[in-house]
Amino acid sequence: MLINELSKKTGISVHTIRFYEKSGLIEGKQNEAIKSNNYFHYNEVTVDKLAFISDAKSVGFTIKEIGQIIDTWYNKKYTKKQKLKILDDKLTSLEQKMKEIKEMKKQLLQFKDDVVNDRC
Amino acid sequence: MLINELSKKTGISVHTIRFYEKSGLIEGKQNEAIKSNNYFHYNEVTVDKLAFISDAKSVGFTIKEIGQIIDTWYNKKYTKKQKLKILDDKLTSLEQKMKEIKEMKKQLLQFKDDVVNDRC
DNA sequence: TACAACATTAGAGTATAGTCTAAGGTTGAT
DNA sequence: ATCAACCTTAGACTATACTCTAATGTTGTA
Repeated sequence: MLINELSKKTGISVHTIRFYEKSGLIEGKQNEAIKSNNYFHYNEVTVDKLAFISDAKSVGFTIKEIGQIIDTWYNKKYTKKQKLKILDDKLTSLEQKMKEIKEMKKQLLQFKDDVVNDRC
Repeated sequence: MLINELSKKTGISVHTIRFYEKSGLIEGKQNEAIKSNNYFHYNEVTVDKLAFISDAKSVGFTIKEIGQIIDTWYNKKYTKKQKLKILDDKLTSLEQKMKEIKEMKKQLLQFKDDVVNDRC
């Protein structure tokens, strides 16, 4: 599919998809047989990657980190050991985030309690 | 205390503290009695606020959101009802973040499993 | 009194993550 | 052939959150 269709399918703007492509997160490929244009074609793998990118962004991973995770999956440049290390690091950081969120939740509930009981 | 001491106490750089002050998150006050300088003085409330800011940043709240929460606590500009609304909104967004993190954790564990079993 | 170590403001510079515009070329339906 | 709706690249612009520099003034100790 071309970029417009990819955009509609994923809900991510054409501009942002291009930005992700420049950032190395995804890649389309040009059809060598067609010489009249240089349109890029994207496949279902790209759709999956973009869905993952959206999810990963919402938990606070940076483009760089997301690129690393995607490479863990789709790229041959890492050894098995390196891949597991990257994934374990990310899992650890998720645990950390979770802890912080729970702490913040406690604090906000305390704030609420203070508001309800006119202590502020 | 002056800004340097505040910085040492909180581990936040003087520059960043000034940035937070310009952003309206904290405020020092000048001593009217001393006319020879215009140094700003900070109290323990500011120390608490800065600790909160650090925590809130690490769960992904923006400066704007953090300002809102701080105002809920220290500012008279909101009614009780408005304060509770703000806090409930933030609590809801924390629940959302929590859900997303759990989902991402599942995905990364799946990735790991795929790596371990040579499926990628 | 010299001077290091503080303080101030204004504004410039950086990194991240988009978001948009311009200028041009291609495709497909009428 | 025309025209809307696509496609491309290059680069400018924006928002957020810092981070740093410059210029200048103050404080406190030797």
